[in-house]
Amino acid sequence: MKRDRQETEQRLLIATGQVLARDGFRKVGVNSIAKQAGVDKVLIYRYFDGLDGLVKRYAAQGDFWPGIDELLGEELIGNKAQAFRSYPLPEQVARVFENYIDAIRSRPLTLEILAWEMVERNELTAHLETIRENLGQQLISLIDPGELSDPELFAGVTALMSASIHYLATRARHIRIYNGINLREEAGWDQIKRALRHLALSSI
Amino acid sequence: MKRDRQETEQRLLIATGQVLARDGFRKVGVNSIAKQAGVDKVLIYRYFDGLDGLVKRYAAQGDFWPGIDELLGEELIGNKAQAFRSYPLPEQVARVFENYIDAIRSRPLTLEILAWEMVERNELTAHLETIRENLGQQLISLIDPGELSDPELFAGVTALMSASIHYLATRARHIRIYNGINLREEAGWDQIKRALRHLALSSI
DNA sequence: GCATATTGTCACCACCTGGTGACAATATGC
DNA sequence: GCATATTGTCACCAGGTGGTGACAATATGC
Repeated sequence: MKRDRQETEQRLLIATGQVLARDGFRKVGVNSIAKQAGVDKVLIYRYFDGLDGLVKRYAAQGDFWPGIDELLGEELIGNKAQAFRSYPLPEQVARVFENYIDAIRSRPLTLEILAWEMVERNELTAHLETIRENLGQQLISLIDPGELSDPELFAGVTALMSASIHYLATRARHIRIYNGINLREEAGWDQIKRALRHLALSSI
Repeated sequence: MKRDRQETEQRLLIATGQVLARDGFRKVGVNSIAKQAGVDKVLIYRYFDGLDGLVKRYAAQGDFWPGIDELLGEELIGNKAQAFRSYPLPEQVARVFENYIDAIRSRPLTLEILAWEMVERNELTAHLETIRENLGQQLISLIDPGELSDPELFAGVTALMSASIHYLATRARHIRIYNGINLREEAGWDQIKRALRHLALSSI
Protein backbone atom coordinates (compact mmCIF):
# COMPACT_ATOMS: atom_id res chain seq x y z
CA MET A 1 0.00 0.00 0.00
CA LYS A 2 1.20 3.44 -0.92
CA ARG A 3 1.79 5.76 1.95
CA ASP A 4 -0.37 8.73 1.18
CA ARG A 5 -2.42 10.21 3.98
CA GLN A 6 -4.48 12.46 1.74
CA GLU A 7 -5.51 9.57 -0.42
CA THR A 8 -6.46 7.38 2.53
CA GLU A 9 -8.52 10.15 4.00
CA GLN A 10 -10.32 10.46 0.69
CA ARG A 11 -10.89 6.74 0.56
CA LEU A 12 -12.42 6.82 4.01
CA LEU A 13 -14.65 9.75 3.14
CA ILE A 14 -15.84 8.03 -0.02
CA ALA A 15 -16.35 4.76 1.83
CA THR A 16 -18.53 6.59 4.36
CA GLY A 17 -20.91 7.62 1.62
CA GLN A 18 -20.84 4.16 0.08
CA VAL A 19 -21.74 2.40 3.29
CA LEU A 20 -24.43 4.96 4.06
CA ALA A 21 -25.98 4.57 0.63
CA ARG A 22 -25.67 0.81 0.35
CA ASP A 23 -26.35 -0.44 3.88
CA GLY A 24 -28.09 2.45 5.60
CA PHE A 25 -27.07 4.57 8.55
CA ARG A 26 -27.39 1.76 11.03
CA LYS A 27 -24.42 0.04 9.46
CA VAL A 28 -22.23 3.13 9.57
CA GLY A 29 -19.37 2.31 11.92
CA VAL A 30 -15.62 2.21 12.07
CA ASN A 31 -15.46 -1.45 11.14
CA SER A 32 -17.68 -1.34 8.08
CA ILE A 33 -16.24 1.90 6.74
CA ALA A 34 -12.65 0.79 7.18
CA LYS A 35 -13.44 -2.50 5.49
CA GLN A 36 -15.14 -0.72 2.61
CA ALA A 37 -12.18 1.64 2.21
CA GLY A 38 -9.67 -1.22 2.38
CA VAL A 39 -7.90 0.53 5.20
CA ASP A 40 -7.35 -0.16 8.86
CA LYS A 41 -9.90 1.32 11.22
CA VAL A 42 -7.25 2.74 13.49
CA LEU A 43 -6.61 5.37 10.84
CA ILE A 44 -10.11 6.71 11.39
CA TYR A 45 -9.07 7.53 14.93
CA ARG A 46 -5.73 8.98 13.88
CA TYR A 47 -6.88 11.11 10.99
CA PHE A 48 -10.42 12.02 12.02
CA ASP A 49 -10.31 11.56 15.75
CA GLY A 50 -13.02 8.94 15.57
CA LEU A 51 -16.20 8.21 13.69
CA ASP A 52 -17.83 11.49 14.61
CA GLY A 53 -15.00 13.48 13.11
CA LEU A 54 -15.11 11.42 9.93
CA VAL A 55 -18.83 11.92 9.59
CA LYS A 56 -18.41 15.63 10.20
CA ARG A 57 -15.83 15.92 7.44
CA TYR A 58 -18.04 13.84 5.20
CA ALA A 59 -20.95 16.16 5.85
CA ALA A 60 -18.85 19.20 5.02
CA GLN A 61 -17.75 17.92 1.63
CA GLY A 62 -20.84 16.14 0.33
CA ASP A 63 -23.90 17.77 -1.15
CA PHE A 64 -27.10 15.99 -0.26
CA TRP A 65 -29.42 18.88 -0.62
CA PRO A 66 -30.91 20.72 -3.58
CA GLY A 67 -29.64 24.19 -4.30
CA ILE A 68 -31.92 27.14 -4.74
CA ASP A 69 -31.69 26.91 -8.53
CA GLU A 70 -33.19 23.45 -8.50
CA LEU A 71 -36.11 24.64 -6.41
CA LEU A 72 -36.83 27.65 -8.56
CA GLY A 73 -37.15 25.41 -11.58
CA GLU A 74 -34.68 24.25 -14.15
CA GLU A 75 -36.56 25.75 -17.04
CA LEU A 76 -35.65 29.25 -15.95
CA ILE A 77 -32.28 30.19 -17.32
CA GLY A 78 -30.37 33.39 -16.99
CA ASN A 79 -31.46 35.46 -14.06
CA LYS A 80 -33.61 32.87 -12.39
CA ALA A 81 -34.43 34.77 -9.27
CA GLN A 82 -35.74 37.76 -11.19
CA ALA A 83 -37.82 35.69 -13.58
CA PHE A 84 -39.21 33.74 -10.69
CA ARG A 85 -40.26 36.86 -8.89
CA SER A 86 -42.60 37.74 -11.70
CA TYR A 87 -44.94 34.96 -10.63
CA PRO A 88 -47.56 35.69 -8.00
CA LEU A 89 -46.55 34.47 -4.56
CA PRO A 90 -48.94 31.49 -4.37
CA GLU A 91 -47.62 30.25 -7.70
CA GLN A 92 -44.07 30.66 -6.45
CA VAL A 93 -44.81 28.58 -3.38
CA ALA A 94 -46.53 25.88 -5.39
CA ARG A 95 -43.60 25.61 -7.79
CA VAL A 96 -40.94 25.55 -5.11
CA PHE A 97 -42.60 22.71 -3.25
CA GLU A 98 -43.34 20.73 -6.38
CA ASN A 99 -39.67 20.96 -7.26
CA TYR A 100 -38.77 20.16 -3.68
CA ILE A 101 -40.63 16.87 -3.96
CA ASP A 102 -38.70 15.86 -7.05
CA ALA A 103 -35.42 17.03 -5.59
CA ILE A 104 -35.72 15.00 -2.42
CA ARG A 105 -37.22 11.90 -3.97
CA SER A 106 -34.35 11.65 -6.42
CA ARG A 107 -31.69 11.61 -3.69
CA PRO A 108 -31.55 8.27 -1.90
CA LEU A 109 -28.74 9.45 0.31
CA THR A 110 -30.77 12.42 1.42
CA LEU A 111 -33.68 10.16 2.22
CA GLU A 112 -31.39 8.01 4.30
CA ILE A 113 -30.23 11.03 6.26
CA LEU A 114 -33.79 12.25 6.70
CA ALA A 115 -34.60 8.90 8.27
CA TRP A 116 -31.48 9.16 10.41
CA GLU A 117 -32.61 12.54 11.69
CA MET A 118 -35.74 11.00 13.12
CA VAL A 119 -33.70 8.75 15.35
CA GLU A 120 -30.52 10.53 16.29
CA ARG A 121 -28.78 13.85 16.11
CA ASN A 122 -25.17 13.80 14.99
CA GLU A 123 -22.61 15.78 13.05
CA LEU A 124 -24.19 14.95 9.73
CA THR A 125 -27.77 15.68 10.65
CA ALA A 126 -26.76 18.84 12.46
CA HIS A 127 -24.96 19.99 9.34
CA LEU A 128 -28.02 19.30 7.24
CA GLU A 129 -30.12 21.37 9.61
CA THR A 130 -28.06 24.49 8.98
CA ILE A 131 -27.99 23.89 5.23
CA ARG A 132 -31.75 23.64 5.27
CA GLU A 133 -32.11 26.72 7.39
CA ASN A 134 -29.97 28.73 4.99
CA LEU A 135 -31.95 27.52 2.03
CA GLY A 136 -35.17 28.56 3.72
CA GLN A 137 -33.77 31.98 4.40
CA GLN A 138 -32.65 32.37 0.81
CA LEU A 139 -36.13 31.51 -0.42
CA ILE A 140 -37.79 33.92 1.94
CA SER A 141 -35.44 36.66 0.87
CA LEU A 142 -36.86 36.34 -2.63
CA ILE A 143 -40.27 37.41 -1.39
CA ASP A 144 -41.28 41.03 -1.35
CA PRO A 145 -41.90 41.74 2.35
CA GLY A 146 -44.97 43.74 1.45
CA GLU A 147 -46.60 40.60 0.13
CA LEU A 148 -46.45 38.84 3.46
CA SER A 149 -49.35 40.14 5.46
CA ASP A 150 -48.96 37.45 8.12
CA PRO A 151 -45.40 36.10 8.30
CA GLU A 152 -46.14 33.80 11.21
CA LEU A 153 -48.95 32.17 9.32
CA PHE A 154 -46.76 31.86 6.26
CA ALA A 155 -44.03 30.20 8.31
CA GLY A 156 -46.57 27.79 9.73
CA VAL A 157 -47.94 26.87 6.32
CA THR A 158 -44.55 26.34 4.71
CA ALA A 159 -43.40 24.34 7.74
CA LEU A 160 -46.37 22.03 7.31
CA MET A 161 -45.68 21.66 3.61
CA SER A 162 -42.00 20.83 3.90
CA ALA A 163 -42.61 18.57 6.88
CA SER A 164 -45.20 16.57 5.00
CA ILE A 165 -42.84 16.13 2.06
CA HIS A 166 -40.04 14.94 4.29
CA TYR A 167 -42.34 12.47 5.93
CA LEU A 168 -43.94 11.05 2.82
CA ALA A 169 -40.70 10.79 0.87
CA THR A 170 -38.96 8.97 3.71
CA ARG A 171 -41.95 6.82 4.51
CA ALA A 172 -42.24 5.71 0.90
CA ARG A 173 -39.18 3.55 1.45
CA HIS A 174 -41.14 1.22 3.68
CA ILE A 175 -44.78 1.49 2.72
CA ARG A 176 -46.69 1.50 -0.52
CA ILE A 177 -49.94 3.16 0.39
CA TYR A 178 -50.48 6.14 2.63
CA ASN A 179 -54.01 7.39 3.14
CA GLY A 180 -55.02 5.59 -0.03
CA ILE A 181 -52.23 7.23 -2.04
CA ASN A 182 -49.67 5.05 -3.79
CA LEU A 183 -46.26 6.39 -2.83
CA ARG A 184 -44.49 4.02 -5.19
CA GLU A 185 -46.19 5.29 -8.34
CA GLU A 186 -45.74 8.59 -10.08
CA ALA A 187 -49.52 8.97 -10.12
CA GLY A 188 -49.56 9.02 -6.35
CA TRP A 189 -46.99 11.78 -6.24
CA ASP A 190 -48.89 13.73 -8.84
CA GLN A 191 -51.87 13.52 -6.54
CA ILE A 192 -49.75 14.87 -3.71
CA LYS A 193 -48.42 17.68 -5.88
CA ARG A 194 -51.93 18.60 -6.90
CA ALA A 195 -53.03 18.80 -3.28
CA LEU A 196 -49.96 20.84 -2.41
CA ARG A 197 -50.62 23.24 -5.25
CA HIS A 198 -54.25 23.51 -4.25
CA LEU A 199 -53.23 24.38 -0.71
CA ALA A 200 -50.74 26.98 -1.89
CA LEU A 201 -53.10 28.68 -4.30
CA SER A 202 -56.13 28.72 -2.04
CA SER A 203 -54.52 29.63 1.23
CA ILE A 204 -51.80 32.18 0.54
CA MET B 1 -39.24 -18.04 41.16
CA LYS B 2 -42.79 -19.21 40.86
CA ARG B 3 -43.52 -21.42 37.90
CA ASP B 4 -46.29 -19.59 36.10
CA ARG B 5 -46.09 -19.30 32.38
CA GLN B 6 -48.91 -16.79 32.08
CA GLU B 7 -47.29 -14.45 34.54
CA THR B 8 -43.92 -14.75 32.85
CA GLU B 9 -45.43 -13.95 29.51
CA GLN B 10 -47.08 -10.90 31.04
CA ARG B 11 -43.80 -9.78 32.56
CA LEU B 12 -42.11 -10.04 29.18
CA LEU B 13 -44.88 -8.09 27.47
CA ILE B 14 -44.72 -5.37 30.10
CA ALA B 15 -40.95 -5.29 29.93
CA THR B 16 -41.14 -4.79 26.17
CA GLY B 17 -43.10 -1.59 26.67
CA GLN B 18 -40.79 -0.46 29.43
CA VAL B 19 -37.64 -0.89 27.39
CA LEU B 20 -39.25 0.76 24.38
CA ALA B 21 -40.36 3.75 26.44
CA ARG B 22 -37.22 4.14 28.52
CA ASP B 23 -34.42 3.29 26.10
CA GLY B 24 -35.98 3.61 22.66
CA PHE B 25 -36.54 1.06 19.94
CA ARG B 26 -32.85 0.61 19.22
CA LYS B 27 -32.42 -1.03 22.59
CA VAL B 28 -35.30 -3.43 22.09
CA GLY B 29 -33.78 -6.89 22.00
CA VAL B 30 -33.97 -10.24 23.71
CA ASN B 31 -31.21 -9.43 26.15
CA SER B 32 -32.53 -6.09 27.39
CA ILE B 33 -36.15 -7.22 27.59
CA ALA B 34 -35.31 -10.43 29.44
CA LYS B 35 -33.16 -8.49 31.86
CA GLN B 36 -35.90 -5.92 32.41
CA ALA B 37 -38.43 -8.68 33.04
CA GLY B 38 -36.10 -10.53 35.37
CA VAL B 39 -36.48 -13.64 33.30
CA ASP B 40 -34.19 -15.69 31.10
CA LYS B 41 -34.15 -14.76 27.45
CA VAL B 42 -34.59 -18.33 26.33
CA LEU B 43 -38.21 -18.06 27.43
CA ILE B 44 -38.78 -15.43 24.76
CA TYR B 45 -37.96 -18.08 22.20
CA ARG B 46 -40.04 -20.73 23.90
CA TYR B 47 -43.15 -18.72 24.57
CA PHE B 48 -43.12 -16.23 21.72
CA ASP B 49 -41.00 -17.95 19.15
CA GLY B 50 -38.51 -15.10 19.20
CA LEU B 51 -38.43 -11.34 19.45
CA ASP B 52 -40.75 -10.81 16.52
CA GLY B 53 -43.47 -12.89 18.08
CA LEU B 54 -43.12 -11.04 21.37
CA VAL B 55 -43.36 -7.69 19.64
CA LYS B 56 -46.37 -8.86 17.70
CA ARG B 57 -48.17 -9.89 20.86
CA TYR B 58 -47.16 -6.62 22.45
CA ALA B 59 -48.60 -4.70 19.52
CA ALA B 60 -51.88 -6.59 19.75
CA GLN B 61 -52.44 -5.81 23.42
CA GLY B 62 -51.18 -2.25 23.76
CA ASP B 63 -52.98 0.89 22.68
CA PHE B 64 -50.68 3.56 21.31
CA TRP B 65 -53.13 5.37 19.16
CA PRO B 66 -55.97 7.79 19.83
CA GLY B 67 -59.51 6.56 19.34
CA ILE B 68 -62.02 8.36 17.21
CA ASP B 69 -63.64 9.95 20.27
CA GLU B 70 -60.43 11.72 21.15
CA LEU B 71 -60.16 13.13 17.65
CA LEU B 72 -63.71 14.36 17.51
CA GLY B 73 -63.15 16.33 20.68
CA GLU B 74 -63.64 15.52 24.31
CA GLU B 75 -66.10 18.31 24.88
CA LEU B 76 -68.74 16.52 22.88
CA ILE B 77 -70.60 14.07 25.08
CA GLY B 78 -73.47 11.80 24.22
CA ASN B 79 -73.77 11.13 20.56
CA LYS B 80 -70.47 12.62 19.49
CA ALA B 81 -70.58 11.62 15.89
CA GLN B 82 -73.93 13.22 15.34
CA ALA B 83 -73.02 16.46 17.11
CA PHE B 84 -69.79 16.60 15.18
CA ARG B 85 -71.58 16.24 11.90
CA SER B 86 -73.42 19.47 12.50
CA TYR B 87 -70.20 21.39 11.87
CA PRO B 88 -69.32 22.35 8.33
CA LEU B 89 -66.74 20.05 6.77
CA PRO B 90 -63.78 22.46 6.90
CA GLU B 91 -64.40 23.03 10.58
CA GLN B 92 -64.58 19.28 11.13
CA VAL B 93 -61.23 18.79 9.45
CA ALA B 94 -59.62 21.62 11.40
CA ARG B 95 -60.83 20.19 14.70
CA VAL B 96 -59.81 16.64 13.98
CA PHE B 97 -56.26 17.61 13.12
CA GLU B 98 -55.92 19.99 16.04
CA ASN B 99 -56.95 17.14 18.31
CA TYR B 100 -54.66 14.81 16.42
CA ILE B 101 -51.70 17.02 17.28
CA ASP B 102 -52.48 16.91 20.98
CA ALA B 103 -53.19 13.19 20.87
CA ILE B 104 -49.88 12.28 19.30
CA ARG B 105 -47.75 14.74 21.20
CA SER B 106 -48.99 13.38 24.50
CA ARG B 107 -47.96 9.79 23.73
CA PRO B 108 -44.21 9.31 24.00
CA LEU B 109 -44.51 5.66 23.12
CA THR B 110 -46.37 6.50 19.96
CA LEU B 111 -43.70 9.01 19.02
CA GLU B 112 -41.09 6.33 19.53
CA ILE B 113 -42.95 3.98 17.21
CA LEU B 114 -43.41 6.72 14.63
CA ALA B 115 -39.66 7.18 14.61
CA TRP B 116 -39.22 3.43 14.36
CA GLU B 117 -41.46 3.34 11.31
CA MET B 118 -39.09 5.66 9.48
CA VAL B 119 -36.30 3.15 9.80
CA GLU B 120 -37.76 -0.32 9.77
CA ARG B 121 -40.93 -2.23 9.20
CA ASN B 122 -41.79 -4.86 11.75
CA GLU B 123 -44.72 -6.48 13.49
CA LEU B 124 -45.38 -3.45 15.64
CA THR B 125 -45.20 -0.84 12.93
CA ALA B 126 -47.26 -3.02 10.60
CA HIS B 127 -49.90 -3.30 13.26
CA LEU B 128 -49.96 0.43 13.70
CA GLU B 129 -50.44 0.88 9.98
CA THR B 130 -53.69 -1.05 9.98
CA ILE B 131 -54.93 0.71 13.12
CA ARG B 132 -54.28 4.02 11.43
CA GLU B 133 -55.95 2.92 8.24
CA ASN B 134 -59.07 1.88 10.12
CA LEU B 135 -59.17 5.16 11.96
CA GLY B 136 -58.94 7.06 8.69
CA GLN B 137 -61.79 5.04 7.24
CA GLN B 138 -63.92 5.69 10.31
CA LEU B 139 -63.36 9.42 9.97
CA ILE B 140 -64.18 9.45 6.30
CA SER B 141 -67.36 7.51 6.94
CA LEU B 142 -68.55 10.43 9.05
CA ILE B 143 -68.52 12.69 6.02
CA ASP B 144 -71.57 13.06 3.86
CA PRO B 145 -70.39 11.79 0.43
CA GLY B 146 -72.23 14.63 -1.25
CA GLU B 147 -69.90 17.09 0.44
CA LEU B 148 -66.81 15.64 -1.21
CA SER B 149 -66.71 17.09 -4.67
CA ASP B 150 -63.13 15.87 -5.26
CA PRO B 151 -62.25 12.87 -3.09
CA GLU B 152 -58.79 12.49 -4.55
CA LEU B 153 -57.93 16.05 -3.69
CA PHE B 154 -59.36 15.58 -0.22
CA ALA B 155 -57.24 12.47 0.29
CA GLY B 156 -54.17 14.38 -0.84
CA VAL B 157 -54.82 17.28 1.48
CA THR B 158 -55.50 15.13 4.53
CA ALA B 159 -52.45 13.00 3.73
CA LEU B 160 -50.30 16.12 3.72
CA MET B 161 -51.78 17.28 7.00
CA SER B 162 -51.34 14.03 8.90
CA ALA B 163 -47.89 13.50 7.41
CA SER B 164 -46.72 16.92 8.54
CA ILE B 165 -48.00 16.27 12.05
CA HIS B 166 -46.22 12.94 12.27
CA TYR B 167 -43.02 14.54 11.09
CA LEU B 168 -43.06 17.58 13.32
CA ALA B 169 -44.11 15.68 16.44
CA THR B 170 -41.38 13.10 15.97
CA ARG B 171 -38.79 15.65 14.95
CA ALA B 172 -39.49 17.72 18.05
CA ARG B 173 -37.68 15.08 20.07
CA HIS B 174 -34.37 16.09 18.55
CA ILE B 175 -34.65 19.69 17.45
CA ARG B 176 -36.00 22.85 18.98
CA ILE B 177 -36.65 25.06 15.99
CA TYR B 178 -38.12 24.07 12.66
CA ASN B 179 -38.58 26.76 10.05
CA GLY B 180 -38.39 29.35 12.79
CA ILE B 181 -41.07 27.62 14.85
CA ASN B 182 -40.29 26.48 18.36
CA LEU B 183 -41.39 22.87 18.63
CA ARG B 184 -40.62 22.75 22.34
CA GLU B 185 -43.02 25.51 23.31
CA GLU B 186 -46.78 25.48 23.30
CA ALA B 187 -46.71 28.75 21.38
CA GLY B 188 -44.97 27.03 18.51
CA TRP B 189 -47.62 24.34 18.36
CA ASP B 190 -50.35 26.95 18.52
CA GLN B 191 -48.74 28.53 15.49
CA ILE B 192 -48.84 25.17 13.73
CA LYS B 193 -52.46 24.62 14.68
CA ARG B 194 -53.36 28.05 13.37
CA ALA B 195 -51.71 27.31 10.03
CA LEU B 196 -53.43 23.94 9.87
CA ARG B 197 -56.80 25.48 10.58
CA HIS B 198 -56.15 28.16 8.01
CA LEU B 199 -55.36 25.52 5.42
CA ALA B 200 -58.47 23.53 6.28
CA LEU B 201 -60.84 26.48 6.19
CA SER B 202 -59.46 28.07 3.05
CA SER B 203 -58.91 25.02 0.92
CA ILE B 204 -61.74 22.59 1.54
C1' DG C 1 24.74 8.69 5.97
C1' DC C 2 21.49 8.43 10.13
C1' DA C 3 17.92 9.69 13.63
C1' DT C 4 13.17 10.87 13.70
C1' DA C 5 8.42 11.22 12.50
C1' DT C 6 4.76 9.49 9.79
C1' DT C 7 1.94 5.91 7.73
C1' DG C 8 0.08 1.46 7.72
C1' DT C 9 -0.66 -3.55 9.56
C1' DC C 10 -1.96 -6.65 12.89
C1' DA C 11 -3.27 -8.75 17.02
C1' DC C 12 -5.75 -8.11 20.73
C1' DC C 13 -9.11 -6.31 24.36
C1' DA C 14 -13.72 -5.92 26.75
C1' DC C 15 -18.27 -5.86 25.76
C1' DC C 16 -22.54 -6.73 23.59
C1' DT C 17 -25.68 -9.25 20.38
C1' DG C 18 -28.85 -13.23 19.07
C1' DG C 19 -29.24 -18.00 19.82
C1' DT C 20 -28.90 -22.91 21.89
C1' DG C 21 -27.97 -27.27 24.65
C1' DA C 22 -27.79 -29.29 29.15
C1' DC C 23 -29.75 -29.73 33.36
C1' DA C 24 -32.31 -28.76 37.70
C1' DA C 25 -36.77 -27.75 39.83
C1' DT C 26 -41.45 -28.15 39.87
C1' DA C 27 -46.09 -29.59 38.35
C1' DT C 28 -49.17 -32.98 36.16
C1' DG C 29 -51.26 -37.46 34.81
C1' DC C 30 -52.06 -42.04 36.15
C1' DG D 1 -46.30 -43.69 44.70
C1' DC D 2 -43.86 -42.79 40.06
C1' DA D 3 -43.01 -41.48 35.08
C1' DT D 4 -43.57 -37.52 32.24
C1' DA D 5 -44.00 -32.87 30.68
C1' DT D 6 -43.41 -28.17 31.76
C1' DT D 7 -40.98 -24.20 33.59
C1' DG D 8 -36.88 -21.92 34.74
C1' DT D 9 -31.55 -21.33 35.33
C1' DC D 10 -27.14 -21.28 33.59
C1' DA D 11 -23.19 -21.70 30.81
C1' DC D 12 -21.78 -21.33 26.56
C1' DC D 13 -21.30 -20.32 21.44
C1' DA D 14 -20.16 -17.51 17.15
C1' DG D 15 -20.05 -13.13 15.53
C1' DG D 16 -20.18 -8.36 15.82
C1' DT D 17 -18.97 -3.68 18.01
C1' DG D 18 -15.71 0.27 19.37
C1' DG D 19 -11.14 1.00 20.77
C1' DT D 20 -5.88 0.50 21.61
C1' DG D 21 -0.85 -0.91 21.94
C1' DA D 22 3.02 -2.84 19.56
C1' DC D 23 5.60 -2.95 15.67
C1' DA D 24 7.07 -2.84 10.78
C1' DA D 25 7.60 -0.05 6.65
C1' DT D 26 8.43 4.11 4.58
C1' DA D 27 9.40 9.06 4.21
C1' DT D 28 11.57 13.30 5.99
C1' DG D 29 14.98 16.48 8.11
C1' DC D 30 19.67 17.33 8.96
